[in-house]
Amino acid sequence: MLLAMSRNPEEPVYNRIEEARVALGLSRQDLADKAGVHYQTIGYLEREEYSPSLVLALRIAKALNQEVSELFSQTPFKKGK
Amino acid sequence: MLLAMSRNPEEPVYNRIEEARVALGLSRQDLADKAGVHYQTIGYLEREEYSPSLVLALRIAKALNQEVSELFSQTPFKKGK
DNA sequence: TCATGATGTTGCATTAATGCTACATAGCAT
DNA sequence: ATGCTATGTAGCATTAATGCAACATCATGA
Repeated sequence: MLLAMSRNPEEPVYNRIEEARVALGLSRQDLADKAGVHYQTIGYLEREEYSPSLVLALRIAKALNQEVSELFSQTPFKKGK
Repeated sequence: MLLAMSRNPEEPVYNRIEEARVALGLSRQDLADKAGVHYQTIGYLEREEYSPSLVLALRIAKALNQEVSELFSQTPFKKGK
């Protein structure tokens, strides 16, 4: 499995989308609808196969009621918050 | 002049990169070096001709010692902070 | 059993973001 | 006048992010 490749190779972006989404009881399709993207895109992001554009990150953060910095990071998240 | 077009048309992203950069006494080239991008890319972003990837937004925020949400927004910034 | 929903996988097409080069302009020193 | 720095503009090439479709798997529930 490939890591999320930004335009700057070897610089993955980690996220807690799935954790936040599940905590709200949302399916990927639900979140995709709220964020206005294809449901597969949520899957790719949760699997960290690529990192989103800033606009998408902003939309997802809003849909999940989180700050961008709470959801996305260049350094891995510790588990369980 | 075109507004920044994300992959979702008609959804610009506003930013305060220039304001924050100038406040630190940095040239675009300086900021570009710190963020690891081409200096023209900073220019495009400051003119809001396009919106950055999330990774780039994170790197710029770090280079400017600001939160992503302080630098980028889907709604226009009020002037002077 | 059958259906349905949620998720994973693969593949293809489109386009925006970025790198890079070259040139122009304006200001500010010297 | 000459040079240097910062910036704007334009064009071209590459690639990652996204949309979308098809199919598979696995639960769960009727």
